[in-house]
Amino acid sequence: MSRAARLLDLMQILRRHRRPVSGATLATELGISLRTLYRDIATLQAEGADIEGEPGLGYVLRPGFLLPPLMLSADEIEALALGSRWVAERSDDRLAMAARNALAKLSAVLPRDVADSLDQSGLMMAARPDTPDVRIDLAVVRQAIRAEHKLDIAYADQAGVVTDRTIWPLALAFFDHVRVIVAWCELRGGFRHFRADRISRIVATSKRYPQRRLSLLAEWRRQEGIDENRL
Amino acid sequence: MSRAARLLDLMQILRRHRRPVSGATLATELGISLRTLYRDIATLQAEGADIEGEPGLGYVLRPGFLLPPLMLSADEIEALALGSRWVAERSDDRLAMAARNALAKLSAVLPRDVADSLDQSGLMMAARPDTPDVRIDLAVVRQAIRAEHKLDIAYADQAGVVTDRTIWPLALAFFDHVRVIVAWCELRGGFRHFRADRISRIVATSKRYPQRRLSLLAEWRRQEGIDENRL
DNA sequence: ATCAATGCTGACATTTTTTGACAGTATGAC
DNA sequence: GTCATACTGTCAAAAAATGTCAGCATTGAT
Repeated sequence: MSRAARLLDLMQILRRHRRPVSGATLATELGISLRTLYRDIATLQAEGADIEGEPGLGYVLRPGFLLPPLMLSADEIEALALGSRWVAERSDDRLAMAARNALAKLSAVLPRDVADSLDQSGLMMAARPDTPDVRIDLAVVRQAIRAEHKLDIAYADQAGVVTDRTIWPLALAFFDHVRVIVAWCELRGGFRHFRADRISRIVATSKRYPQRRLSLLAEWRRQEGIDENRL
Repeated sequence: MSRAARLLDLMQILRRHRRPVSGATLATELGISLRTLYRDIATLQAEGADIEGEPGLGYVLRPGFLLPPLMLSADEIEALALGSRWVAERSDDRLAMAARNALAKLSAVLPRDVADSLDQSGLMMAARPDTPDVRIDLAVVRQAIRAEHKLDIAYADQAGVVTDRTIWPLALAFFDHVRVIVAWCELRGGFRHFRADRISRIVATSKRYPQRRLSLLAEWRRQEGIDENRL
């Protein structure tokens, strides 16, 4: 059996057992050595499988590696399909691909007839209007937002004056024509909004910023007077 | 990338495409040679994946493969969250509610940390811009599209002249500021586009229109020269 | 009938990965 | 401490994966 096949088997075995299983048991069941089993577990974990191993006990798979079956109403399906179409048309390539992938995954866990209506939904999104060129990779921004990492950017203000800044990115806001990064700016010592099309250079740092994103965002909302109750 | 990871990727790519995809395309996307792709396909088929290859066409994955898709990635979660926010801000109340409900259902089947990032995603949608008032209930239109039912409407054209028409609604298209119903118009005997804000009265009938929506839509696309390959 | 696009197979040298064996360390329960 | 277990490092042998090349087969279009 090829290793790839064995890894799938291992997943199945782990899904079967609710109690911890010892590595030795798994190794025997798969017909491999204990050392190889440890390597297989490590590989699955690297793929994102939530396998927990405790010395003296064994392994358990915490749910969440595979997507469970799901049921959605017709309206809900259409809402997701339409939203994803917006993302596919109006955001950057990478997020567009993610939207397609998400729908494909969902459609695989929905009952057949419901899944079909994902494709066939009668809600269409107009093609993207002209938007200023964004020269930076927004995936870097999204990643930094998730990780609460600082970013170094070169930003041209309205007058065209370029400054180098270190910012703490809090959110990425989508308007009809522009995308704006909401951030704390170290240079100015305050919240600032940066249009993505005016950023000429961006460098991800691995430095975490010293406060929690959600509380900074709440503070920003307070200052801007923005209603909390967004979806 | 390890082979095991690549095989999962391949499954996902196949899930994403509903039309046949050529082996060459898949190989390029995965960064491997065509020969290796054929081997990968063979491996997946040996595992039980229902992949069909037709000479001259390409590959399609028939649904129902036992291996459910992997959990949604961070990007996919953000894409869904952002898309749903768009729907919540920019569509009508009922669809907005459906978007929220869909996210809630998803949230319920996702592991805790992933579910949290649905809410806390740093992607925000700007509030709805000024749009002409839509006086009709778009839920009626969506329902008619799904059921392939005729609608009776009172429509004011650009000059303000109101006509009563019976239409076969095919799709509802979302532009930045207006929503347009794509339909076959019985009065004119052709495809017409109706801005939702110019419809003053709408009545759902329970009469089914005499052709299939998807084939009418394909014909409309052909006439309008619209690319088939929208999400 | 021909052609182009595509699926599919075999062979083989090369490269990469996988594997088991052995020797350790670490951790938590008792 | 002892035990059961998880984990890691190293290394050489074995196995698998890979790309290239050379071909055949099937389908649909012209």
